[in-house]
Amino acid sequence: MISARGRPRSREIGDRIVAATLALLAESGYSALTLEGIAKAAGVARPTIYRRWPGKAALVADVLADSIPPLVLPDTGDAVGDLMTAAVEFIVTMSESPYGPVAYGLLAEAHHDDELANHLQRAYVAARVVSVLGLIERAQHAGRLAGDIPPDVVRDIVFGPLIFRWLVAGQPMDRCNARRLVEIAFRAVESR
Amino acid sequence: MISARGRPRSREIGDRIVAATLALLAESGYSALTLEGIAKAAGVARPTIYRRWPGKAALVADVLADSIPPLVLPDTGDAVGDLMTAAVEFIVTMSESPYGPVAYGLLAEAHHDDELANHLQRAYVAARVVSVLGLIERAQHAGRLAGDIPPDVVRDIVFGPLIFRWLVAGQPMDRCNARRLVEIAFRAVESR
Amino acid sequence: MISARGRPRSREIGDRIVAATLALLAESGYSALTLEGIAKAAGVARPTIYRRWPGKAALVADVLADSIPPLVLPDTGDAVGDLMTAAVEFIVTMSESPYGPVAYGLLAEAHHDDELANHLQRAYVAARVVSVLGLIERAQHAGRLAGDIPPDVVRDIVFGPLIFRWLVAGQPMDRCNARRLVEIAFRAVESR
Amino acid sequence: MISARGRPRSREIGDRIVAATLALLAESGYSALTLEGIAKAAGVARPTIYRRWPGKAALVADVLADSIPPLVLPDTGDAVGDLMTAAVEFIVTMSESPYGPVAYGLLAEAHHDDELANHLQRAYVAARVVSVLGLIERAQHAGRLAGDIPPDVVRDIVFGPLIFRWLVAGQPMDRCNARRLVEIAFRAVESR
DNA sequence: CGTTAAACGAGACGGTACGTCATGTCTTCGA
DNA sequence: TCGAAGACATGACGTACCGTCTCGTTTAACG
Repeated sequence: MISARGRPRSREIGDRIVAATLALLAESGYSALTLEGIAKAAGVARPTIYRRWPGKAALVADVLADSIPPLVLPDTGDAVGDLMTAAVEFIVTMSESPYGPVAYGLLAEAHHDDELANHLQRAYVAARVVSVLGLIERAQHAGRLAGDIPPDVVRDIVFGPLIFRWLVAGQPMDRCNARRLVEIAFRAVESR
Repeated sequence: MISARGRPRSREIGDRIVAATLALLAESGYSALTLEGIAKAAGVARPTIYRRWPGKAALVADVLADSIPPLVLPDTGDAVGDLMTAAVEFIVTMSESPYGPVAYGLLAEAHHDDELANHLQRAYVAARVVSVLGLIERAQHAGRLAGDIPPDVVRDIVFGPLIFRWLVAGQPMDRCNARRLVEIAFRAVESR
Repeated sequence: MISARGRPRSREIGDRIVAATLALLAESGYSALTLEGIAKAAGVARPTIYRRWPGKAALVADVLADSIPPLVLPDTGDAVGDLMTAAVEFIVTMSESPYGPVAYGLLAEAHHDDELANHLQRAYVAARVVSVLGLIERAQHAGRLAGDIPPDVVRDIVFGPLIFRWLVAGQPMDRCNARRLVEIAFRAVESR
Repeated sequence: MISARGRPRSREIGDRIVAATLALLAESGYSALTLEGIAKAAGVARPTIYRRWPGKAALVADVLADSIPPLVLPDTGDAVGDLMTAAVEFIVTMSESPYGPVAYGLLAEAHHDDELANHLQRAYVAARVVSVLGLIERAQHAGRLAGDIPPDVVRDIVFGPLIFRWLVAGQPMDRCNARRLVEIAFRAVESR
């Protein structure tokens, strides 16, 4: 077993780094983010950050995973209602959070950076995707969703328009708009 | 009339810059892109680039606008079929092109950079969005799409899932997968 | 004979270049001087300057030669008095002119730049040195200066301390201080 | 006492910068000198130089102060002889060194650049001037020099002609010529 | 309770790129 | 042909971060 010799890492310092990263990220976005700036804002030496993360992308990936709230998956028994609520809450949270665009910027970068892609996949995407697929399957078993559509396609149909409207079309997503969009999207996957 | 005084800019040099930018972009993505590198690859001096574009973001925005093919909008008389074809061709082109992720990375950055946002809006988004809305309206008038759904919502329903599946879920979009997804999405907006 | 074909050079433009050079030289010195700045200040295009002078050093050498007043050599019959007056007037003029230090900076540079050295020698130094040597010889013939000291040594003895005090020691040279210094220096070369 | 925090500066690197500066200075003079070139020659990154000196002028001022030998002030008991020797050795050293003209170029520039003036004054001039004034005073007390001439004037009388002959008149100063010139200059300040 | 090994701050260092400026040459147009 | 205007390759400027590396100091856990 590995005995933890020497001075252990201070949890508080890690927290300060994360907090500073979030603050700067919200202020000016990913590409303007600097480890130098984070270090200064956190009152920490630069090598201390490198001791914990291999670089900017990994740091941000972790920070986002910690800070962007996971999908809230209610469980009222009404699987379809739960799914709609989850989708609406998801996009509202995203669009209110300063970190949403950052996450999507990273996803785009990830297409050119395998290491980053893995990091994101592991720390961020996985947790959110798996859980929603479970919910979708429950809704299908309850007979409320067309059973011949694979769960991941349902996911795309439900979440895709929301993301698109917010990220690409640049329209604000309040709870009301989001719900209307979700309701229309749902028509595609309802059993009939 | 304004007489063009002084030595005129060489068109060929501009072309070389654009070509080099595209090549490097495809190779290693936006964040690894360097004006220094572009200049070297184009056999051009760095100040020559700055004379034409104010910076990396603006250059890339222009280059993408020039290089990513605009929406192909067929006109066979079958407005719904045309819309589906346009959507499928769009996502296939995107996912085959090395520049797709770059464009979406920029869209995300634009949320923190108003200047970039304007550039992109003007040079890239506008042309693509307006034309597809016209097509959607024609389909609605033809009675094939539900008339009570605003055209921009139709756009989100049709394009959103494609983008999501490709960019977020990271799944390859061949013509066949794309068509299936579009067909399902269309159920949400068909008149019934 | 050379027939002057094409549009003749404008004398006025040359004058404007010289004037602008002098002004900028006085303001900020030689090393901060730019052809770009001169062109702008003179309302002239840069290539127009290059058509007349090969570069900054040559331009400045010419300008100084034109602008720093030549040695004033009075001729009252009293050769020794004339020499003293000439020396005093010389250093006072130098130290009051903004161009004095520039000239000495160039002299120093000339030790590493033969072309500049020739330019300066021809345009600036020669005229001043030769005339004073003549004056010294007259004083020697009049029996007022020791005859066994070569004229150029007399020149060094008389002018050297003035230059040194002003340039190296950085002391202001008003007419009164200068005269005192000259009088003492003269003791070295007077006949006794 | 101030504890030296952080990684200490490497003495060896500083030495390499100074050496490279000297070499390039001797080769091509001050105005052709480039921090870029120094960095390359020293095998050092450019920012490393800026960490130690604010710019080219300051670097060169320091380098000269370190490298141009200070006045050698012999002390044989014969104050006048010592002064003459010091003057001769000084100008011979200067005229043999490649850095002499550089120093005088800087002195001229300093008239337009207060910061440089201070640097030079502090690092270069001060040490040399003060010591020679002491020697002059001793010679005056020994009754060998006219007591009614301020020491700084004696300095100007003795050193001025040497500098002038070498820098302005451009004549080589071997030990023999220098001594002859000094002997004549001394006549001006000897007690009689 | 002292050892000891790692964490930590500070900051130097070789790099790389930035965005700007000036150079000297060139092309184009109008006078 | 001159002159203005300005493009262009070149190359240096001074600055900002990068990721790595010494340092001296602090802090626990272990022996």
